[in-house]
Amino acid sequence: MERLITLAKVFSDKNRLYIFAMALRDKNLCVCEICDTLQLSQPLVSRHLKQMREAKILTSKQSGKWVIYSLSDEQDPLLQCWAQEVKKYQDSLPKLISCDVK
Amino acid sequence: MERLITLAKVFSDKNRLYIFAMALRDKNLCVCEICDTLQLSQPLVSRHLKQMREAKILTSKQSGKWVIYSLSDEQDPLLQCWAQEVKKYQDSLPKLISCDVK
DNA sequence: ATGTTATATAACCTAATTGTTATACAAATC
DNA sequence: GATTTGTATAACAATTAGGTTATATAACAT
Repeated sequence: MERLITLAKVFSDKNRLYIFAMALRDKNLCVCEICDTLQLSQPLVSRHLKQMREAKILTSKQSGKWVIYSLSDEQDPLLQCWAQEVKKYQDSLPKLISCDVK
Repeated sequence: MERLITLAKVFSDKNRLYIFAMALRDKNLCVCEICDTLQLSQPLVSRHLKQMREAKILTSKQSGKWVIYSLSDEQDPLLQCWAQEVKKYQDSLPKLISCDVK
């Protein structure tokens, strides 16, 4: 049951839901894009991302000086279900503010 | 998105997940049955139940001096999905300690 | 009416969570 | 190698959440 609790905890925060929604829509995200798009401080985003990595919702890879986050390939049925639900709200997501260089 | 957050918050606690699992399995529960079965204090259970009522996961009706809790008829897709997942853990649920009188 | 049983609420304490600011680290550029 | 840029971590304050004990309420029984 731990897995269920972990997922519920991740999704019990608005900002993490937004980050999840962004990952569903925009596929590959660097941290600063998330900060800029959602207007959140970098350390806050960084901590949310850590939590989502640990829950195996996202994975990250270094790319030059950027760290790119994307959906993990985890095929958890509950995760799929959340993905479906969250997608319904993508219209209300602010459009991606991409970082120049990448 | 508020609905999603509300559901996630409810399911982010082990005891509430257990209560949900009990409601899925045992259909009609009085508060003292939940307390006895899960070995939780009555005020604690009462507060969890309140939260689950407010989230429209459970409904309650008075029946004599008991209050009977059961699943709401809410047809939320996310709720259905949680139900499916939680059912997988019903083997590990303690068996119901029913109250005598009812 | 009084007492009893089942549930709800209040007040309180502690632990966990969110957000902030300051700092560390790591890759890239000069 | 010093500086800049992107990200992570640490330390802290404020808020929220879980659990306890004590008390209130509501239905029933005597």
